[in-house]
Amino acid sequence: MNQPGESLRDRKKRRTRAALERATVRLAAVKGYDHVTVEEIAAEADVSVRTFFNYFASKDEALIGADPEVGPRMAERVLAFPDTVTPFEAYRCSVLAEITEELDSARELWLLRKEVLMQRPDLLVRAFASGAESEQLLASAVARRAELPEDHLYPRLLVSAGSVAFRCAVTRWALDDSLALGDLVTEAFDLFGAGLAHVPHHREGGS
Amino acid sequence: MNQPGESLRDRKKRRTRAALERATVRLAAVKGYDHVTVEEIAAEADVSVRTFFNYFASKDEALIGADPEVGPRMAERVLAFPDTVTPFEAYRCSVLAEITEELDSARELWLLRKEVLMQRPDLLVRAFASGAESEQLLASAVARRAELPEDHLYPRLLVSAGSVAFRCAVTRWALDDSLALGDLVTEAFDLFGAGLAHVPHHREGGS
DNA sequence: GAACTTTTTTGCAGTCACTGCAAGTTTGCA
DNA sequence: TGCAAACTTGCAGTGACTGCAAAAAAGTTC
Repeated sequence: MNQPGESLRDRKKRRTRAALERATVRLAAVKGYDHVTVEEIAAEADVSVRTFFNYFASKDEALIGADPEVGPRMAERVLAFPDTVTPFEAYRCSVLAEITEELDSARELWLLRKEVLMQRPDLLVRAFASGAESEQLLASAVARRAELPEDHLYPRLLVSAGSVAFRCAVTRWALDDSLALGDLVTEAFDLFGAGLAHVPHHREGGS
Repeated sequence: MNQPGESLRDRKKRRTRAALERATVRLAAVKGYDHVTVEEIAAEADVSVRTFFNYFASKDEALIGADPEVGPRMAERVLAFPDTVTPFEAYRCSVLAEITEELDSARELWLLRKEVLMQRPDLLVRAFASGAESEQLLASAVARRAELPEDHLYPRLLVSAGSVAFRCAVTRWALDDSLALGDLVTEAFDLFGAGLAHVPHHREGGS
């Protein structure tokens, strides 16, 4: 009775995880991140505190909704592009795909998250720190595509640049969400792609 | 009796801070970061636990030796370069100056830190998160130099890229310290400067 | 050097994140 | 129905971190 890919158990776990994530973000947006206790979060999601920690290693992780599947999924995506695509493009597309997918499936959640991150930008950085092994995984994938040794700087730099692009885009998006997050990320990637050595033109009125 | 720039008090504070930093790094290198308690650190530095927290907001900060003066100092440096220097170069030089200065004055400490960060790369990321206001300050300085509005992506991206360059350089340095840290940072900046769109050549034997 | 102000240190009590362990409960499967 | 594996929970404990108010320096003034 386990064909449809999702057992009762799996569905329940998914729901619990989502409930915890949602509760964390909602409460943090309303009361301020550090005025929210894990106890409250667990209560809102209708589970015990201990269960909260079965799902997330920390409050930070819950806020950002750290998903262990993201890393592997993106690595797979990066490697799936045909060889004619540069590592840079492959990676950029993977990031964008992930973001738009995420945003499509949980836009309201991200709007709340935005509120929180507006008040505490450091949380975004901290949250990305936990994804260290994911970064390692992605860097390996990029290295393979770029035909560079594992320990070369380029893959790490590119992957980290992706994080930065995302982070900065979110920060800017938080100040003014008339721009689409995806566009901001794209713009950031463009700057990284073209090189930071020269200052970009400042288009009045545009971004 | 307060002319020579440093009163007894100032000297003592400096020494205490250094002792705490040193104790944190040393113990972490020996016993592993999370097997070290603040109590032990304080004991080794011969102060109370409460005093530890008067100097550092967290254990993380003590490990990295977060210095509140670095941000302002670098911002000043960035602005001090003549107008003929590009923002990119100004920033790159400021970062390098800071690093070599730091390394010259406390090389052994950094060698110990390396040990710790080798085992827990995420700590470096986390530590940089606390420097969020510093990043803001630096971004403003860069924006001014680049004649871009405060909220443009470029300054934030450049400053964050600097953090990344440093982080990745340290990570790589930790694996093989036959290369000078400064050279690795320079290499990273070069890649960012030239643009990540194209894959760099892989020089056999070289870096 | 005594009296006074300002800074720094300290102890203490308390909150909260997070962990391991040993039940208890639920779900999957035969 | 009955067993095994997966999930949840409570509990006890550790340790980071904070606010507060008193003790101890250090700097200043006469």
